[in-house]
Amino acid sequence: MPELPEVEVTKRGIEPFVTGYKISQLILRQPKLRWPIPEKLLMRNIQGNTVENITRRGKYLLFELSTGTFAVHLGMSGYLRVLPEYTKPQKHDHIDWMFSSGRILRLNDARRFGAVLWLGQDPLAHPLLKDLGVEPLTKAFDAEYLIQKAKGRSIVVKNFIMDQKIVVGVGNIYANEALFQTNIHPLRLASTLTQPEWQQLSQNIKRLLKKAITRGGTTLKDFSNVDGKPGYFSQQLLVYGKEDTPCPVCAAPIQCERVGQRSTFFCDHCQQ
DNA sequence: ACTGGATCCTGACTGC
DNA sequence: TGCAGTCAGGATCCAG
Repeated sequence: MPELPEVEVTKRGIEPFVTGYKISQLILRQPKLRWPIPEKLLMRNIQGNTVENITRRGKYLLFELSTGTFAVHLGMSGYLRVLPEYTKPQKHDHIDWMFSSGRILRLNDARRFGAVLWLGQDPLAHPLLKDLGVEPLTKAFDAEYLIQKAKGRSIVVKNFIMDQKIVVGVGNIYANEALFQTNIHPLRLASTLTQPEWQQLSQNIKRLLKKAITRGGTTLKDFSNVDGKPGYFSQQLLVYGKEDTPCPVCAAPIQCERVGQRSTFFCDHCQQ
């Protein structure tokens, strides 16, 4: 589920209930996520300590304590909610961070592709974070950077912009949408894009991500919704999931192909 | 060093 | 209604 906007919206949604509050207890029901949760390490370093800050790096949420930082990655199906004390856990509610305020931060992840990691004192030096690419919403993400990174490579542009070592946070949906908006065919080799094309593509990615964050921001209250998942986004998608429907620009049917084992939607008339 | 394919897991959906 | 098959918004690991 979560690409960068959903992670950012989660961060903003839980922040008021988490930052400045002490974690009194950690409850672990399912230690087997993508990697086994380091239970003892987490217990020792988390319990009794206050969350000083929450930040985001790519799709990782970083919780800073005086003892170090732990990270949560939501994988494909994970989500966090803030719930009242004594709320009964439901299926796939794997971890509770109990706060001395009485609230619970709870992780649910049906597919268990998510992760909870202890990163210690230097979180960005962790093997899983140290090689991450630029943040798409910063100035560093521009045409010149992309040209440099694509030089000499034979990867198709869609896989290139989904590579977290190039740029973080762009998942399958936003990759499809951004390429459509830029009239670039997903199977083009990244090394063949021109400076103006990279310029437009990077700008469109920024715009899409920002818009999705803004939209998600209107449903923040849902992070303390006991019944279901957070509402995230009511996003309007132009091509993702629209196989055989008319292209919103030229009315040709939208195509779907597997690219890098991911469904890839495009208009082969508009996108060259 | 790069690239593509297999892989972890459960749930939702489709078609018979 | 049941059952098998397919697919899912991530990203690492491994072989070539």
